[in-house]
Amino acid sequence: MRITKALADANRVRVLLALQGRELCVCQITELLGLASSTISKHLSVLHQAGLIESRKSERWVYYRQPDATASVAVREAIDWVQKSLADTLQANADAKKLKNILKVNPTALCQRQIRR
Amino acid sequence: MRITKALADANRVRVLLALQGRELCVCQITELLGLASSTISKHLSVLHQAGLIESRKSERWVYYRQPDATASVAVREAIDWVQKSLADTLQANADAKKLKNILKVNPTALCQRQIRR
DNA sequence: TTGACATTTCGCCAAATGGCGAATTATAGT
DNA sequence: ACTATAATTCGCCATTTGGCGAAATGTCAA
Repeated sequence: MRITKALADANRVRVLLALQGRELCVCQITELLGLASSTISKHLSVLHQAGLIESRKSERWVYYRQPDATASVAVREAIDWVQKSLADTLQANADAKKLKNILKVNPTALCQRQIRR
Repeated sequence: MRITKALADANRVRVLLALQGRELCVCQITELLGLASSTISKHLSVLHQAGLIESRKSERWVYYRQPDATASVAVREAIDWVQKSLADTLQANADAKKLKNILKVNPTALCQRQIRR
């Protein structure tokens, strides 16, 4: 149930879709979703507690990624389902496009840009 | 997202698990979950709008069942995931046991039993 | 057509959820 | 050490959600 509850929010699903095939630091996810970083942090915590994402700390940043192959079957299948079923929606496509631009900027510059708003 | 939101409630998941391999009328589901029938009705409506269950009216009762093969891939896979991943939990096992007893009673007697409380 | 009854809809309340900004923590550079 | 800054935690508020009982709806039987 922790998994299904985690998947019940559109913004959390957006995160899972964005993490397909790459890891992202919190400031990149924040930029993508356009929410307060405290809100992002809460969402990431919910996803993490459900086992749907893993994190890695490096230098000043925390990177999130999909769980590795040791994750439970339930988790892996849930992620597969989300990425297969919800990948081709208006929101997901817009996010994919926006993410492309975010990835062009290096994270340092990106985080500082957020401060200035 | 309508699917994931529908799956985010434990009582609705209990319904999906109970509908594995059989159809049930509302009074049987009400008996199983032990909630007010208005509450059950609302839950069934959420599941129905997500495409996760179908209904059939017969005589005085409404029967709910899993969707047939014409349902979308997303729906079918979501149901498969739930039934595979959540079937072996404390709650699900207790429900399976309780459901056995409910199925022994014929629906008419069951509904009337509910009235008397 | 009237009455009985299964289900749904409506109106309400309490609890849970998602959002923000401020305060806190942890890390890096000077 | 001090400052800057990435991320999280905390406290708060608005909205949503799940629950109930009462009223409405739809069906069947007398």
